[in-house]
Formats: sequence, C-alpha cells, structure tokens
Amino acid sequence: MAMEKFDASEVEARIYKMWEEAGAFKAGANASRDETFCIQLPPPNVTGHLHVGHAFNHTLMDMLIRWKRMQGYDTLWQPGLDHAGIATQLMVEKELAETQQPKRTELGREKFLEKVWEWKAAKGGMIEQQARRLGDSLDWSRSAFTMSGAESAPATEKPGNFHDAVLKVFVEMYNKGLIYRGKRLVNWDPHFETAISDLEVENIEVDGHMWHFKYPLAGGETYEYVEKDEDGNVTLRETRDYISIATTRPETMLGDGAVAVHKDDERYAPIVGKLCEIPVGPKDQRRLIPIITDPYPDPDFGSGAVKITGAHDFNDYEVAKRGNIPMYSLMDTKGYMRADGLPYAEEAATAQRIAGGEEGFDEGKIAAMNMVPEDYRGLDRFEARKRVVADITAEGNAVMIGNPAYEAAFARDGDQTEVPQRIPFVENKKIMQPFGDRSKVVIEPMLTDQWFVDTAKIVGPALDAVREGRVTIMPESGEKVFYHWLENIEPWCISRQLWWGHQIPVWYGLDLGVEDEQNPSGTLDEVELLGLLLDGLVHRGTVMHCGTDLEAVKSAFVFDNADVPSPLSHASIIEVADKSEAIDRFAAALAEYNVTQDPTVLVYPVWRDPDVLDTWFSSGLWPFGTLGWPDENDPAMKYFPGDVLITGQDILFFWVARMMMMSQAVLHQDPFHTVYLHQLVRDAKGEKMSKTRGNVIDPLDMIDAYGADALRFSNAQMAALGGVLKISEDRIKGYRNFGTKLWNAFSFADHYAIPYPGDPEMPVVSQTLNKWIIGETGKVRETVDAALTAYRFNDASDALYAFTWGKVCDWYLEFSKPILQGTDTAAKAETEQTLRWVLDQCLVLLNPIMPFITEELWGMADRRAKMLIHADWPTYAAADLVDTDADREMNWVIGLIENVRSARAQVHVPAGAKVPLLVTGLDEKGQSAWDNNHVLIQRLARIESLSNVDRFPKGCVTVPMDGGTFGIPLEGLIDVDAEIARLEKTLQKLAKELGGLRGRLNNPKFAASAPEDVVAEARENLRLRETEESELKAAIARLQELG
RNA sequence: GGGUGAUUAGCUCAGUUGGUAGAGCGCUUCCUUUACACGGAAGAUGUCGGGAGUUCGAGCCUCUCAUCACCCA
Repeated sequence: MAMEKFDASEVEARIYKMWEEAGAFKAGANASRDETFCIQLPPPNVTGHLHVGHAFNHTLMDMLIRWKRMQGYDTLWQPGLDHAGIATQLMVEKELAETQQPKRTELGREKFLEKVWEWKAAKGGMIEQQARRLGDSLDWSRSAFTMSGAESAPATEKPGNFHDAVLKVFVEMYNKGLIYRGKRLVNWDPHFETAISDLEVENIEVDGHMWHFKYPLAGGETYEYVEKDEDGNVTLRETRDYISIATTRPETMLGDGAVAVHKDDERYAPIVGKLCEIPVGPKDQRRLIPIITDPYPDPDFGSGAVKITGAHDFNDYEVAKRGNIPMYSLMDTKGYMRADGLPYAEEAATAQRIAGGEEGFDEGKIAAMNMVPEDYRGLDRFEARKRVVADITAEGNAVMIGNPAYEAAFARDGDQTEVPQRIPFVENKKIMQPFGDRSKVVIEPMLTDQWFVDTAKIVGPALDAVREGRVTIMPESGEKVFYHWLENIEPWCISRQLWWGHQIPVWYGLDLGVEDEQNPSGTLDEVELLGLLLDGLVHRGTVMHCGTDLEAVKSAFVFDNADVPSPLSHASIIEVADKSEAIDRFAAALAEYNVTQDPTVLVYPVWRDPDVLDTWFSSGLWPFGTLGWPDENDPAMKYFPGDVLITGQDILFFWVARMMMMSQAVLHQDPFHTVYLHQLVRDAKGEKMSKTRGNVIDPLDMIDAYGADALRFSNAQMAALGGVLKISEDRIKGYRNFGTKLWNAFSFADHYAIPYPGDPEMPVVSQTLNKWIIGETGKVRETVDAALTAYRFNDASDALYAFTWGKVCDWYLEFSKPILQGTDTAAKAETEQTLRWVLDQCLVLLNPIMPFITEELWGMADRRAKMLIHADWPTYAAADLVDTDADREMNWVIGLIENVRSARAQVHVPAGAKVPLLVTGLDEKGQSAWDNNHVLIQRLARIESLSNVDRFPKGCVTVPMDGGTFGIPLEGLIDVDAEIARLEKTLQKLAKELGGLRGRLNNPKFAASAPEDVVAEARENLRLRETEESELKAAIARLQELG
C-alpha cells in the first residue's frame, strides 16, 4: 500500500484538534518530575492579529516548551491577551462611527465600556485562533486577560482576577510612597486627548522650517555683537538692540520663560542677566523675560541662543527646572491655543511681576495662567503658528537676509521694483517630529497632572539582577542597553486619559480643613456654614485617598473630617462623578441642613480619579498576575518565577525592565532567569514590513501555502542569536521540501514493507552500517540538546536538517537497500529494526520544530504508548553509541563513492554505465572496508568489478584514497587533455593547501606555541595530502605518456 | 548629537576560547535508476567592506576609515 501525499492543511487541523481535546498542552501534561518550566507568552493586544514577529517568537517558545515537556518537566506555556487601552478604545470608537452609533462621549463611560466588552467578546483575541494554526502548544484553558475581574466586566466574561492584582499593587505602592501624583511634561496626543508612552510615539523626519526672530532688549538697550572665525579673527562686528533666536515652533514663543545662552558664549556675555522682549502679542503688554545661561544651548547651532518654553519642549523643560523658570501651558487638550483664564492683559502683568521677581509663583498658579493673547486664543496650534510668524514679520522683528530672487531680477533687467530686496530668514530643514503611532497627529509635549511611579526607587533590584547574573539577557549587547536605560531612568507616567483600562483607585474629596482655626468650638454654627457656602468651594483644594474600592477609602475620609465642626464631621460619604457635582451636592445638602437642621441630610461627596492606568502597568504584573496572584495559594503560583522570556528587543524597557521591577517590588523575586531578545522581523530585503510599502508577509498565507511546519522550520533557522531577521518565501518553500523528504523516508519504509510496530527499543546491532547510523543519531541528539540549551535554535534546526537529509536519507536508506532486498534474514531484520528506530528518533527530535508532520507519521505505527507530543526525549550519549571503527569505515565508503562518482561525471562516463574498477596498493584496512561494503559501493558508484593491479594501464582515471588508489580504466573513452586539465586543477588546489601546511610546520615557532593536537593534526593532514599529490602526479604522467 | 549592531558565494544568512571558510535558495551539466523531480548525481562562484596593527597563524582580537541599519535624544 502506498502512502498518500502529505496534505498539510488537513493534517494540521486534525492533529491540533487531537492535541487540544486530549489536553496535551495543559499545565503539567506529561510531567514526570517536579521541576517546572514556564514561559509566559508576551500578551498580544486583544485587537491584534498574528504577524510574522509573533510567528517567529512563538516558534521559539513552542520549541522550548515542547522540548521540556518531552523531557518530563512540569511545563506551562501561559497564554493571554493585553487589554491595550488606546488601541482598543480607538477600535471601538471607529466601529461606533462606522455603524452610526452614538459617540463615546455621548454614550458616557459606563455604556461605552459595555460596548468595549461586547466588542471584545465578539471580535477580540482573534490572534488566539491564529496561533493555533502555528501549532502553539499553549495551555488555552488558562488564557488570561489583563482586564479580567474589572468592575465593568460582564458576567459572560471568563472569570479572572487580574484587576485585583493591579489594584492591590497600585495601593501598596501608593502606600509605600512609590506612586505619586504630579505635574510633569508628557507626550500628549491631541487627537485622543491622553498622555501616551514613548513607545507609542514615532519620531519621523519631516520638512520643517527654522525661523529667525529678534527679541528686542528691554528699554532699547544695545550691545556690541562680535562674531569670530576659528582663528579668532573678527568676521562681524555690529551694534545690536536685540538677541537673535531660531525656532521651529514660533507659536510656543507665547509661553517663553527665558532666553538661554551657553555660559562660554562670548557673543552674548554682555547681555546675560538682562531682560528681552517676546516680540509678539499686544504692543503695550509685551512680556520681558530674562537672558540666562545654561549648559543646554549649543553655541554652534543657530544663533546660539535658545528660547525656553518649559511647558512645550522636553529639553526646555529640563532647562526651566534647573533655572526655576515658569512654564506656561499654552494649549488645551485638543491642541488648540487656550481660551480659558483671565484676560491677557492681566495675565501678562502678573507674568511680568513674576519675571521681575516682584511676585512669587508656584506650579498651580502658573498652570492656571493663560499667556495666549486674545487674538490667538482658540486657534489651532498650526494656525497660531502662521499668525505669529506673520505678525512678527509685519512688525519688523524677523531677521532679514538678501533675497536671491532680487539679485537675479536686478542682473536680468536692472529693474527690481516688484521683487523685495530683503526677505525674512527662514531655513527649510528636516526636523524630527513626534507623531502618535495610532492617531498620526503631531504629539505635543504637555505639562499636565499625571500619576507617576517613582522608578528610581524600585530600579535597584532589576539592575542588580542583571549585574549579578541572576538574569541573563541574550544577546549580551542587550545588557548594555539595559544598564544605560535603567541607570538614567525617568519617572514612569502611568495615568492615561482614557476610559478603557484599570481606573485609578484614588478618590478625592473637598478639603474642609480650615487653616487658621478660629472656632475650636467643634460645632457648625451659622457663620461657619455660610462661610463654607460662600467661600467659593471651587477654589478649595482637594484631599485624596487610595484604596482598592470606595469602602476601603471611606474611613480615611471620615478620619480627615474628624476635625471639622459637628455634625458635618459625621456627614455620610457618597460617591459622585466629579468635583463640580461634589460641590453642587455638598452645597445643596448644607442649604437643606440650614433650613431643616436635620444632620442626616449632610453628605460628604467624593469622586474617583477618572484616569486609567497605562497598559504597561498591568502587563508589568504579567509574570504573576496570570498565575492567580494575589491569591498566593493558587496552585499555579508554583510556576512563578518563570524561566525564559522571549520577546522583541524593542520592548526591553517598556515591558521587560518593568516586569523585573514590578516582580521585585511586589514579590521580591526575578520573574525569569533568561531574557531572549530578537530583532524586528523584516522582509527578504531587510525592509520593515508596512502596509504602505506593500511588503507585508502574512504568516497565515505562508501556512496556507507551505504548511505550519515549514514556516516554523524557517523561523528556527533564522533564529541566530542577535541576528537580523529576514523572512524569505523561498526559504520557507525549501523547508516544505524538507518535510516532504521526511515523509518520503517513511514512504520508503512502507515500500519495503518494513513492519511498523511503534515505540521500538534501540536495537543491538552487528552490521557496520547500523552501528554507524546509531552513532550518528547519538551525535545529533547531543548537538540538538546543546543547541537548545544555549538558545541556538538555528544550530538545532541545522543539525537536524543535515542529519535527516544528509545522513539518513542520502546514505543510510540507500545503503540499506541491498540488505533489505538481500537474503541474509538476520541482517535484514536488524536493519529493519534499526531503520524504524532511526526514523523514530527523527520524529522525536524534530517534533519541537515541526510538530504536525512528525505527529502524523508517528501515528502511522501500529500502536503507540503516547502521542509524539508526549513521547520521551532521548538521553543516549554519543560516547556510548559511536563505534569509531564503523564510523571510519562508513566515511571511507562514502568518500570512495563520492570520488568515483565525481571522476565519472567529469570525464563524462554515461550515468547508467557500469564500469570496472582497479586498485593498487590496497592495504589491509582498505581491503576489509571494501569486502564489507563492496555491494553498496558497486551499487551506488555503478561499478562492475574490482581488480587488484600492480600498475594502472594507460588512460586510467585515478581516485586516490587513504589505504589504496583506485582507477577506472577508460582508454579510448576519455579526453586525455581534459582529464589532465582536471587533475592539474586538483593539484593546484592541493599545492595551495600544502604550501600553507608546510609553511606552518616548518616554522619552529608554530610547533613551539601551537597546541599539540593542532600540530599533530597538521602533520597528519600533510601526510595525506602528500600521498594524494604523488598519486595525482603519477596519474598525470600516465596520461601524458598516452598523449 | 549619543548608543548599539552590521558589512562573508548571485541572493538570504551561519561561522561559540584565533588553526586557514559553510548552509539554504538560485545558477550550470547530466539523470524520470522500483521512497522522493517538493527528487538524485556532479559542478562553478568568496583578496570574509578598505587600510594598519598584535600573533607562528586573523573572518574572529586592537585601531582607523567607509557604507548601512536600528534604538535613544
């Protein structure tokens, strides 16, 4: 019966179903020892689809998991999904728009979150289905979700407690002072109106402009401006009443707090400490700002003077912090120029007093001030830029240069009245501009109130983990990057102005505390009551408390209020939406109390922080949040800490470092011992894949075309440590062919009707051939184990490819044919058993890389104790299996066959023709090797007979071997000149090698300083080459006689 | 501007304490020989980016230059 062809799509679906239904991937499946081996799958976005990057690293993880599972480890490959705040919210908003449903803001928070959960249930997690096509042996029954257990989750959702973990960690870190609220500059996305992480910002080089403006000195002061060249010669000397500023963002001038120059910049030394004017806004209310020194300005860049807008530029922010310069926010959350606050004239006056040192300031006060003049208020930031440029230019404060067009016009017709002689100095230049990777709008650095993790306080243990070798980062270069980043770590902004995510567990209440306590009576009298009502609650501060839920913070608020007059101190605490509702409710209750004197109507409203946590905050808890924590008694906690993390190097900081910090902060352990980083998967040319380039390779298409095994093999093959990953369809096709080769090896066994009982023991053999292949199997098993232990997936796949195709198929199966067809029943039985055993070993060793085809072939045996996925990984050692004599003999046989074939082909002996073979000087070993294997040799090299001769006849093709020289008598058949040419060429190559070898051996320093075995090897090599050389020379001589 | 890495056969890439270069694909020639044409056999192709140094010996170590890529400002 002939085996059918391998149909990947049919087999893959069937086999995967079989594994999954049998629970083959479940945690602990096939465990025969206590040691655990756990890999946490980096959770893909719930909105995500499988791309080549996933396909790549899933293959590596699956290889390790399958390998360890076969070795009997208690394994867990933990899957799950990330709720992906901004991506998911965007996806759902888009869908609402497309289906003409009410917008997010119209729905309100609660209804919108319902929609998100509906979307998740219907369309989220597509990637989990796609990953199955790859053959991933993930324990799907444990699939986790970073939003599981959230208040908003519907009952239909799979239960989980990730939300508990997130809140518990937040509260603990808050209580330890590791989390705080503050005003800092963050990347702000004006489209989504939220802070976003650095990872979500793409810096793209775009065409921009550099404008040059004059900031006039206060009071019309002047100074001598001198420029010098490298040698100190004066190239320009003029009297100026201004300082020249270059900027790519003129609209931010409105928020300037200073002009900074380098302290060593002689040009500006005379005016440091003086004031200059921001040349924009109403003429009467021009603000004056100080000229300061700071290390940041580069004297060689632009004019060397930099305007400092602390609230809208990251570099300026640092300068402003150093110099205590006010940072005026200019824009609203949508990126429009602010329209709130007091009239500009009043704000400018205040700012002026601050700049002059007559008035103090703090963060809150500055934040409330709107420094945008009325004319620009409410404008889009880019529109405002145009207006600012136009206004400054109109007023004559643009730096002017000669107009090339004027020169040209003058030269042409001597009349240039239509063309201006001088024009504003505007450079066209490439600038790096930040864009939101999802919104595609220009990201605005914005000074906002956000929550931060004080990373500096928790970074220590993560750094130590790598420094002390508890955690290994591969490739090693990742360690440097890791140190560099962690040693210069910035506070981590963890709040996002979104709805989809873990809402920050902090509640605010009105600050009722009275600073100058005038009434220690402890009761609420009429005067105080009115005071509270009229005092403008709006301007009162707030107090806040953190807890896992409202109940948890109530007592803290009650405690706060203990000091306020009774009965207000006993007001019941209620939750409201926000501060304004809180004020309304509070005032209404007071008013009612005033009338009724009924203390039970008094309420103390509190409201929850509307922001949600950065997605990376929750995914930082992934290593234990997936295992039942905070329930430390969950049996799955035995898998913490995990073993290996395999992920893209681009999220080393964003995720890997954070998992390490969070695991240490919460559980005081490292989450894994090894981090394997890989690069971005690119197309065959090494370009990034992108939809716009149209070079995206969909792994599912590859699976459709070539099967999952081929894609996996290709992935394993390109996984050289630290290497660039270029995926090539030709290569995948090549590994599909490899699968077919393996399949046909079984078809071979089938063809020879070799019994296939299944689960064979390693046979005890007497045939050299069988001894040899068993030894080779032992070698490859060691190579594969060593490679996988060292995460050298390419070495493992290389070794298996070379073994299966190059050893088993090319030689072993060919050699077995005469025995299988022969009459020696003992030899035949032994070879049949060996062949089945060897093929079984191929299946076992290849299973981690190509699980489908191997499992299918495994299942064709009459019976199997277990599925291949749970088969026992072999432990035999090459040292026990390799028979050196068999090894030497088979290599000699292979060499002889190859050399005879080569010689035949080169002198164009017809492929089918059987030729006689002669030999001279055959030694004992050669004779015995020939005797043992002549059937194989004659068959594969197409040889009719062997005759011992003293001397080769004229016109004989020579094949020098160790232990005897063979010759094919071909007088009259061969082209003598061509054959001489062939031998000469071989001789030349040989001469080169001999030259090298002799050179080394004749050098006394070589023998003195090189290791002994190297010297011995070189000597032996030289001996063999010299013999070969003399044989070749003799052969050439014979041919020349003939000619 | 800072950092990291790369540059090896026509293409895509390996090459783990320095011992004299390999794979897959592609290409050329031959072969439908009873596992396999998604195959078999044979074959060609490399001053290992340039230069200098250390060494008996350098693709590998050091310096330098060039080009490219990525990350961070």
